[in-house]
Amino acid sequence: MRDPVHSAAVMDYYPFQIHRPGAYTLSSGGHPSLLPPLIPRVAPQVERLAGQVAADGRAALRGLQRTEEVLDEEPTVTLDSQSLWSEFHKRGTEMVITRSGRRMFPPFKVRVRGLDESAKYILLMDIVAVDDYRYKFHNSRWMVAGKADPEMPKRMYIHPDSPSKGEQWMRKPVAFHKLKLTNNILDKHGFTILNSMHKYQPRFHIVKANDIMKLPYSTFRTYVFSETEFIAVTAYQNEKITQLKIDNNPFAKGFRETGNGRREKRNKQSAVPGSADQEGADSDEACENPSTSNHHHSPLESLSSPLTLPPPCQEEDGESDSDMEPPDEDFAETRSSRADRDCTQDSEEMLCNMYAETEPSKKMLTFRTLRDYHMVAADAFKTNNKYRDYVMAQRQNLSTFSGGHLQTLDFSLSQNFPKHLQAPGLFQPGQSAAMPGAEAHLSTSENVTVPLWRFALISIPLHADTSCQHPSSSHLFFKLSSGQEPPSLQPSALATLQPLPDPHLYPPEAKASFSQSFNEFELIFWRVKIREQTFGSSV
Amino acid sequence: MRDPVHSAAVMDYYPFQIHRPGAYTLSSGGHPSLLPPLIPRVAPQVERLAGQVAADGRAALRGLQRTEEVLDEEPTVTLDSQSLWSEFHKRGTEMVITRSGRRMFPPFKVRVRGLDESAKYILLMDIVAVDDYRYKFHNSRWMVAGKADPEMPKRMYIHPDSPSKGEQWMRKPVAFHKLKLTNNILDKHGFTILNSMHKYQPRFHIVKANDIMKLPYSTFRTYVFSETEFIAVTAYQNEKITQLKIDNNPFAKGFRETGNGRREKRNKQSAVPGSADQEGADSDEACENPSTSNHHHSPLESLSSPLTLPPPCQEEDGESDSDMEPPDEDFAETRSSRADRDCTQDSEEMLCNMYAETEPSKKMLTFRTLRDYHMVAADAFKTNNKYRDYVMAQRQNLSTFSGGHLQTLDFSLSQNFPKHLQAPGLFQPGQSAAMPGAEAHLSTSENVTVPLWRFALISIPLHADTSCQHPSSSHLFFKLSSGQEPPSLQPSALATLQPLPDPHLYPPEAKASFSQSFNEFELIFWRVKIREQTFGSSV
DNA sequence: TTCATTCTCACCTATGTGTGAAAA
DNA sequence: GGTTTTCACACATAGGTGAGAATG
Repeated sequence: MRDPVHSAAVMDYYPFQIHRPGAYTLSSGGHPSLLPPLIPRVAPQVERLAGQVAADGRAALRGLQRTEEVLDEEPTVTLDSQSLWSEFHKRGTEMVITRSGRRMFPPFKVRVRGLDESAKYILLMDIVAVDDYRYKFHNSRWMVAGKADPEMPKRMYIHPDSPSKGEQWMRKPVAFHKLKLTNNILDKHGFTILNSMHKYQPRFHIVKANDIMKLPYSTFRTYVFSETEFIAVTAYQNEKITQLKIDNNPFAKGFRETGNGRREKRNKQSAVPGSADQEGADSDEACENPSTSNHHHSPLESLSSPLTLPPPCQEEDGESDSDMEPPDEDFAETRSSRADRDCTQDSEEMLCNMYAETEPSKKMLTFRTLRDYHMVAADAFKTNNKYRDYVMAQRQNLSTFSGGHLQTLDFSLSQNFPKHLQAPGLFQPGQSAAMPGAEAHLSTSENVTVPLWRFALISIPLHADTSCQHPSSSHLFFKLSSGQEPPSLQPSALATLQPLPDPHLYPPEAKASFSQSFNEFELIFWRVKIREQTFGSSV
Repeated sequence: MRDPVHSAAVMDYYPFQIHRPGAYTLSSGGHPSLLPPLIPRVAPQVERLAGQVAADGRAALRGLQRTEEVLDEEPTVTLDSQSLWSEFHKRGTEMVITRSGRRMFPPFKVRVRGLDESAKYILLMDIVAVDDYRYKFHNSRWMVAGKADPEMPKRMYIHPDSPSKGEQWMRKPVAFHKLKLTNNILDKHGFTILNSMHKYQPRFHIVKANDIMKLPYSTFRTYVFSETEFIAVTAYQNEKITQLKIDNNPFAKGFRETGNGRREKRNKQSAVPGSADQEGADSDEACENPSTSNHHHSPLESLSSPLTLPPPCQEEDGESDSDMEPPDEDFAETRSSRADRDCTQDSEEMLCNMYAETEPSKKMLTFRTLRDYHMVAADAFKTNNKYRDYVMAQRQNLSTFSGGHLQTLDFSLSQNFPKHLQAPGLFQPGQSAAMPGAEAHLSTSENVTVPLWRFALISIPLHADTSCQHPSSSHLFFKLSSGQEPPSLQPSALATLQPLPDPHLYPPEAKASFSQSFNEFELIFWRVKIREQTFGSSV
């Protein structure tokens, strides 16, 4: 049995090129590769060793050569408690999401090296959808259960110590335990909103910037540790995951076995209704000492995971995946085998190749600017009913700009902004009457009364960290130029925003228009009706 | 009964002038005044209303006029939970100090107004000795019990949200609950080290600066709320203070009365040995509802406090202060009456006058620079055995510069530095053999072997706030120019300091030399013996 | 039914209180 | 003797766990 190889694959991000074949090649193969579906458009450039001080099996990669020098002073990031993460990953990590917000376990914590000691950095984390599937746990297996539900806008969590000097970041592991997961689309804490039964990938970002306001203009170095991938759940599905959590999370100590035997309650749960299939495989030994199992892993298999490579079957039950296959404790093995068989989609296939030829554990993307970053990250920024609810939830604390001294912003570069951000469909002109409180579904093939609006831009910090009492946990209000439609903002516009004297000046009848997510702020446009105008569309 | 009048007395600080009579006068009197002994050299300049939104009795001051305009954009600071503070103050506030660190109660929390919304500020707090006395609680009274013990260097606690915009500071009260008090001179948490049975005064500072490194060059606006004065104790002395703490601190809820009657334990303690005098005054009603007592306060009396005006008697028991005087629950009353009688020292007398004519609650000092600030604050920076222990305690984490590239600092202005900082007596040339590990008391009238040293300057952040995981909680190491004696540093020298590559290069035989306290750092000089030289002094 | 979600609960960690006996 | 300090302790706050019943 062989440990998975964990080293960093450092890649440059070229937002407007899918492939850059020939320019930079991997020493062991030379194929350009793709990252998973929702982390697309990545071309490999350079690759370096990650855990130079790590003592695990990654030394096997030392012989790899590079055709290109690494970028100057490329920071090195290693995942803390990697072995624990791998334990979970082998079984298919689950993270509970609750209405009130839940921490991740294992905690997402990284060690950073190679920073400029005296330069200031902002460290961030976010969580993005891995694929476009919805999953279900059936017969002790994760299976695809249809197309993904629309994603809520994902918040970029800024580590509360940001900005700090490289020296300080490198002094001790950087923990993100204050990032909380929720399924509450009305959340007002700034938690990360996830869809239950969907697959996600945490990411870590390093930005060399001495001020949070400079984030939009800065280069993002993004690190992905594939063993931190997980499926969000409202209740644990895989009993082995539950056991791992209980055994390792200090807060769950109360559920550990009493005395020498097994805990009563946990055994009881495993005898719960459902299709009590193959409970024999769930022996104490297998669960308690997974590393002593006799399964053999091929190098490729050990590099894959049940979460990394979803099966192509999107039907509820219509796949040949044998229900009789024993519910192996090492889920990753069987899943990756299936992937080898069934992986037909391009990106997944290329991903398999990349995994076979390089190191899957850590991938780094470097974004030249926030704009580039959004080219990749904005996939989660979709227009849907949930999103509308989300926007309206934000409204509870807000009112809207009633007039006064308006200010013009520079939108000259807004065409460079991703389409998702420029005009979420919900708030397109013809649908402006479909605001909450109005009709839920308004066809565009009718006469439409379109109000004319003035717009106020309201900025909500993306992470409201009250435990550290950071003043930025409240809302900021900005005034924005008037216009008929909320314009698309680009990062440079942030610099020209001016705070309003008193947010309470906004009248309650103001309505949220649409929203954009920047690194620091969730920008929400509010509009105040000036007058109405009727357009005859088709009727 | 009349509420104490609490408004802000805003004063300019002129470090080199005791009085500036005539230039600015108080509208209600016109006498220049002094602050308490260890906050000296203050001339009143302007005075303004503090709580413009407050609804208490301070409206009585609205009619006061000023002969001088307030400084442009002078921030206004009001103390949070002021009535609770006053409850304690009337009885003589005590704060427990423990080895592991103890919070203050009531919590020191202020509301700030009048800041520039978009400018960045650093908010700080420190605690300074009020006088040069040591106290004891005898016959239910605080009495002077001799001269004060030497003070440890006081740390300037930087609010962890610093720097933040004025807008953010003004949004909600600024709490300093993470500042902890200790009597452990070896403390390595960065807590404030106090002497038990000594009197202290918390202070609040506003500095307009966008970077902590700019603190040394910035103007300090300092606010003093006299009702936050307290005596540090290792165990509560005044039972009424204990009761107030229990009744108001949520964490002490377990000690509140059970059911309808009085708590058993507390009554038991009040029947403890000692001089169980006049326990009748300790009736349930009087203790539980102090505000309903029938005592009448003269305006002057209610403005004074037992802690503000120490009795002049410095003998253990040799004063005429009648032990038969009833241990009134309203201690402040009797104490201030005594002060009126006995206050003979100039500063105290003038203080009494000032209290009679202006508002005692809030005093503000404005320091033009950190250097000026130290002219006032450095009184706590004394040379003594405790201090030596303290310095050596710091050494546990340190070693010393062994050579290499030395760097010259600019000491051209060091004569402007307060004497306390320039050469603490312990480390004067003739006493250099009296380092820890050598003789404790070395007379200067002997032959002395004086080592020649090289100096390394080591910088220790003053607040190590680990709860927020701020990276600055570790030590920083700087190299310093060599020399025979540790030079006195001035703020501008900080800018030229360069971090050393590895603190562990310092040899263990290095010795702490002396220390300076800046706003951000505790600077500790370490020396490495180069060679020795013997001086014949007088023998 | 089956699956997914929500909620209360006991049981943890972690930390802030004064007590009261013992020690210094 | 008197005074001051220390420590284990019970009891708070605050919040992080999964269990399991109830709900949809």
